[in-house]
Amino acid sequence: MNDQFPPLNEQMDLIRRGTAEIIREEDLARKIEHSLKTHAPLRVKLGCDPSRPDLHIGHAVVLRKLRQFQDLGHHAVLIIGDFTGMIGDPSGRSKTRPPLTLEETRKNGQSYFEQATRILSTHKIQMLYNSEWLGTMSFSDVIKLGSKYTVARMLERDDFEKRYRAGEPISVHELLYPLAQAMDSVAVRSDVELGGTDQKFNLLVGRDIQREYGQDPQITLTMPILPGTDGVEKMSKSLDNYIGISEPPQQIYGKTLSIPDTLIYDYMLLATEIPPPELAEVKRQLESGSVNPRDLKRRLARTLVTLYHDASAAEAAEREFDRIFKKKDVPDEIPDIRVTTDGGMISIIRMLVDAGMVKSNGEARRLIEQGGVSIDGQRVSDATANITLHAPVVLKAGKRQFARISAS
RNA sequence: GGGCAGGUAGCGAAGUGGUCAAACGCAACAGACUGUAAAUCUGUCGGCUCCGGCCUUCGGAGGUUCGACUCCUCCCCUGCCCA
Repeated sequence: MNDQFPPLNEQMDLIRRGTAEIIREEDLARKIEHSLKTHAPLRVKLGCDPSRPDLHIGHAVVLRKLRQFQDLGHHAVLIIGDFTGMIGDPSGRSKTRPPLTLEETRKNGQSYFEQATRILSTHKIQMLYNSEWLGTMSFSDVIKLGSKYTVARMLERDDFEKRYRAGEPISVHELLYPLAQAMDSVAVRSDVELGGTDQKFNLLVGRDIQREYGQDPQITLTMPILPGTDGVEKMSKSLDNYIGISEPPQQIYGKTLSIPDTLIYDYMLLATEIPPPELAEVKRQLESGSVNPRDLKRRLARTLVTLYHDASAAEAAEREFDRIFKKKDVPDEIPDIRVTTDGGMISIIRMLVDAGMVKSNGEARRLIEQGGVSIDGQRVSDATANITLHAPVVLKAGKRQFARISAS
């Protein structure tokens, strides 16, 4: 990369691709023009939550956008929210998040950075911890900051408003979070802040607070939220509807094929780099029904594996997938688990429990009675069965749990 | 500080002295059908079980009772209204 920036229109086109909203486009154009004139890159900020260090392709939507800014010659500023992480984000109060120690947030931050740079360029990037400036604010600094915003405006935020109306608790410090995030923008003098559409409010507060501190307000650029593989909730690890960017090819491929058809286009648009003309073609195919959606989904799955691994891994994943699910074969690599037997014999229930495939005897019994368990391809329907373990056997529980079991 | 309403399984929500491991809905899981899609149908969905039952649960701790999720006392938590 050099400091040759592409012309304005070219930049705007790329930036606009897949975005939900840019506030405001004219200002962005102005900032880019200024950057062209002064040969100074824009500072593009992205806040990261270090409490969940495993990135999935939902996070990647925004990271990918940030990468595009880098490709255009701009400067990425990653902010690890270690300060907020130490306090513990209260959203979803029932499951009090255990506050992280400084050490943990640093470790997670490092891990975040490593994963993020699978997408981001390691040039033109800067990583900062927000404890650096938030941690040194005094109480009077905080009060001063608080005086710059009103409760009514804070309660405009969608989720606050809903919770307030529903009679659910909102702690005072939660109201401070948007301000803390806004201070990040002030601290790094961001020109643009990226985030999901759910971050819109916070990003906008950043504009207001920057203005209060005499800065040119940042552009806020929001990206659509990628739905999870269930097609209902947003992608998240805790809902287990995610595709992790560090997952093995098999996992990425398989999980992709399990998404509902209605998500194919969104995933292609937001999670891949399939060029716009091809996207349009896919959209047409989906709408007209001229192509079996399954084939488009397979293509999507290959594309995703290629993105995070490579083309040959994608091919291998597809072959393996077909082998397992079309021919109902056993995967290549399955965990080897040793269980203790009683003279070479073990009850099927204990085998399932000991192998960690079910949580309790009752669950094992249920699974067996419902026909979800097989050994070496033979369904086991008798929950009282005893298995002789002379040689290793392949145990299958439910749709996709496999293990090779042998006596220890 | 006062008044009122609440806290039930992952979530939502019934139950108001025994027939309650707790209706119902959602989510989840398994099976059938498929394309590891959707929809649909069937079943399961606290733990243990010699399948007859046994054990641990309804914010927490005590108490009344033959018997409590249901009644009483204290405590904790949440919301609303008043101050």
